[in-house]
Parts: sequence; structure tokens; C-alpha cells
Amino acid sequence: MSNLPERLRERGWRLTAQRRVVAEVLTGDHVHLTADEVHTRASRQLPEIGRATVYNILNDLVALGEIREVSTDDRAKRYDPNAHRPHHHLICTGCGTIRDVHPTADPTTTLPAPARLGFTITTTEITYRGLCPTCTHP
Amino acid sequence: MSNLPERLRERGWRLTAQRRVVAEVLTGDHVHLTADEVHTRASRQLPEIGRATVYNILNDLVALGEIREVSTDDRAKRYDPNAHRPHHHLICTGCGTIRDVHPTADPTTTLPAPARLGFTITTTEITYRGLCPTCTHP
DNA sequence: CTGGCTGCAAAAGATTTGCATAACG
DNA sequence: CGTTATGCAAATCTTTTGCAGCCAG
Repeated sequence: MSNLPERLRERGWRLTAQRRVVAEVLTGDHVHLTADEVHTRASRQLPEIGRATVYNILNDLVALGEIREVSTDDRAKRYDPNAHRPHHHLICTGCGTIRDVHPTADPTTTLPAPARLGFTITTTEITYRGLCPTCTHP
Repeated sequence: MSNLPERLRERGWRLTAQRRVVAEVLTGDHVHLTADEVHTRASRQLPEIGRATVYNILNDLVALGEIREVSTDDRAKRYDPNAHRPHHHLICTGCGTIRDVHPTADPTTTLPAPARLGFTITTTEITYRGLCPTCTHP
């Protein structure tokens, strides 16, 4: 698996400093940042980077399938760089922490035909909600 | 299962015209309206109803567990009145239609212990995405 | 009566858009 | 060099808040 900047260049993207920094911020597991958080962190390495630019880059990366939007309960969308290994999310209703879950003993995600209502299903997204270890034992 | 206005009165709610109308708008299966759509429909029956009032009522109903927020890809949250029979959602990536799916042959939603990362899971939410019959056969 | 609702308008938060300038390839 | 991306500010959209008056119980 090649790294992100490399893949982007292959897709004909101009490799700008802004894009490189955003790609760098969006790296790792259990990373689910809001656009604003991405902007803040990117600013530490590239102080002149504009908010709108961050939004542009995030939208482009989503359109390319390189990152995924994660809908939480907050107003702000969060972005998940781990778009290539399909996984689900565990959200703590106490502190808001989001963790990735990689289906090991895969919970059956296939919907039985009669329940499919004629849809052609392409993706299945599972969100587990509950309390994380820290919030469970206060 | 008693109807909504009745249950609300039992919980000490003042039964106002606004609340009755919002409750009425939020009735049925496959209903997933945005706050603005709820306001528009409610206005047809009660022209003076204010947008803020609709938001207040929706938030209260969510807090009481009478309706559920549905996170979609749009900016605006949607509200699902069907909070008592647990179910999942089928979203058409073509036209945005959302349909309820009641787990018949229940897809295993229990996460194996090692994958749980110490969380105490209370709810599982599945979102299937794909094309609805209409968008599949254009 | 009286505290809990409502409506309005203004504020706050998140994201998008328009346009002149900068810089990748 | 010619596009294409950036940065800034203003515009948009969604939701929340503050406050005076109204009404269900």
C-alpha cells in the first residue's frame, strides 16, 4: 500500500504543501478529526493555511475515496483516514471517544433478500454506542 | 402502545397545540424529516409556529427517547419517529431516500468480546447504503 | 394565577462560494 | 507560462439563545 501523497500524484493531483500537511495530519488508527481540528493541527506546520483550503482538500479526499466522513452526534462532521480497510465504529456516549473496530469474527452484515426492499447494497456501516472503559469505571 | 400526546402528558408535559402538531407530523414508517421539513409541514396546520419552537420540541422528544436522530450525509439532521421498534436504515446513494429495515433474520449485531475494547455496548446502529430499485433501473 | 412555552430576532457554529493572487508542473 | 489551488472575506445553512408576552393546568 503506497502512501497518500504518492497515490494522489498518480491521480494527477498537484502536490501542494497544504495537501501534504493535511494528508500527514490524517494518518493513523482511531483518528477522527473535525475539519476545524484538522485546520488547527495543519496550522502548526503551515501557519498560513486557510480554513477554506482545508475544507476543499477534505471534500476532494472524500470524493476520491481516500478518507471517509463519520457522522457523529455533534454538528461537525469527522474525517477518518482509514478508508481502505473497512471497519466500524465504537462511540463512547460518555466522553465522545471514537474507536475503530475491525470486524474479526465478522458480524453478519448481509441483509436477507426480503428485507432489502429491492436495494442494491454496496456498503454496510455499523456504529456501536456505549461507555468506554474509563467512563464505565469512574 | 399508547399514542404520543398521551405518553407526553403522562410525563408531565404541557400539551400545547405546537407539540400536538409536531407529534402528528412525526408519524408513520419511513418518516425521516429534517427540522426544517417538520417546520414546513407543521406550519400548514399551525401557521404561526416558530422555527425555534420546532427545534425545542424535537430536542425534547429526542431527550425523552420518543424519536431518534438519524445521521445522514447531508448537513441537516433527520428525525425518526419510530424509536420504539429498534430498526436500521437503508439509504439510497442516488436519490437520498431512507427506508426503515426491521431486522427479521437478525444480522448478528453482537461484537465479539476481544473487539469490544472494554466498552459496555448499549446500542447498535446499522446503515446500509446502495441504490434503491428506482435508481438501480433508470 | 404562574411557571413553563412560544415567537421573534439575533447569535453562534459549520461549511461553501467568489475572486484576485500565488505557485505547481 | 497556463492552469489549478490558495487565502481571505462574505454568504449560506443549520441550530441555539435571549427575552418579553402568552396560555395550559
